[in-house]
Amino acid sequence: MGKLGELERAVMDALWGRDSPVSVRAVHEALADRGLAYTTVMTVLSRLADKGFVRRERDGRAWLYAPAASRDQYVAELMFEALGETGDRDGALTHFAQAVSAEEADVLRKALTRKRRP
Amino acid sequence: MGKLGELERAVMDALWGRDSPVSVRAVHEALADRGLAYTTVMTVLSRLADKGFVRRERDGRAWLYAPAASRDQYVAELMFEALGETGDRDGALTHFAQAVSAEEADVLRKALTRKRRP
DNA sequence: TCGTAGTACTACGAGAAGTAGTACTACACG
DNA sequence: CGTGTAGTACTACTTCTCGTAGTACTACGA
Repeated sequence: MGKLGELERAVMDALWGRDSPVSVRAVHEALADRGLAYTTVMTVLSRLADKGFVRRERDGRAWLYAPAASRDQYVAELMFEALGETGDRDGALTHFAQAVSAEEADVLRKALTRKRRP
Repeated sequence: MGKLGELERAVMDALWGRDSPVSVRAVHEALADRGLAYTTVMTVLSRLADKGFVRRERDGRAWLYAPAASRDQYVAELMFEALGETGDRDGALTHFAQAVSAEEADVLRKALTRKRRP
């Protein structure tokens, strides 16, 4: 999995905000405040498809785009990539765990508990 | 905090491998297998300093470089950046916790436990 | 005083990402 | 049945970052 640029992320956000595949036009409208050309959005979506971030299916002559992974999956993926940058994963994990907020620590604890007792 | 390129990461690794500030020359030698020009290493270290990844102090006419943060801190930072990409941090954290290996889950649990009882 | 280690500054090429134009296609409607 | 239009595919330009390195200047030590 690669990195996303700023606009690419915005486009992914637009996709993650919907629960069904959307047209280029829909994304273009979702990003209307940026004043982008329609073709710009199309290009970005194409590139995202090339990189495997989105899947697309035909709808007549148009394409409909949907995220290939959930936002959670994507973020977790990024976190694992970060972890992969060190030889000492345990050290980094420990550091991370110590640094999260109390609330987030609770979230982590709960998830970890559920994990052990399925 | 930004991202690091491949060589930049290698240089950081060289720095993290030492516990005291090192000269350009030392880094250059540590990366000898790459056959880089001395000035290349210098440039990279300069850029890392600009980006705030390393600190430097004078040693006569030479500079000595040291990491601005530990590798653990850096990785944890990256993980937080990843988390920052979503509105639903809890969801991402949960997803992450479910996805780590059993061993790493233990590491996390322990760190989280220590966290509550300082 | 002169060689050398070291720095500062500059530069260039490649690749990614932002941005968009142009040319082609196929469907709907008159 | 012809034509406008939505939509696509292809191409292109620009900016930025990173890898890479050369050149010119400086200061210390022998």
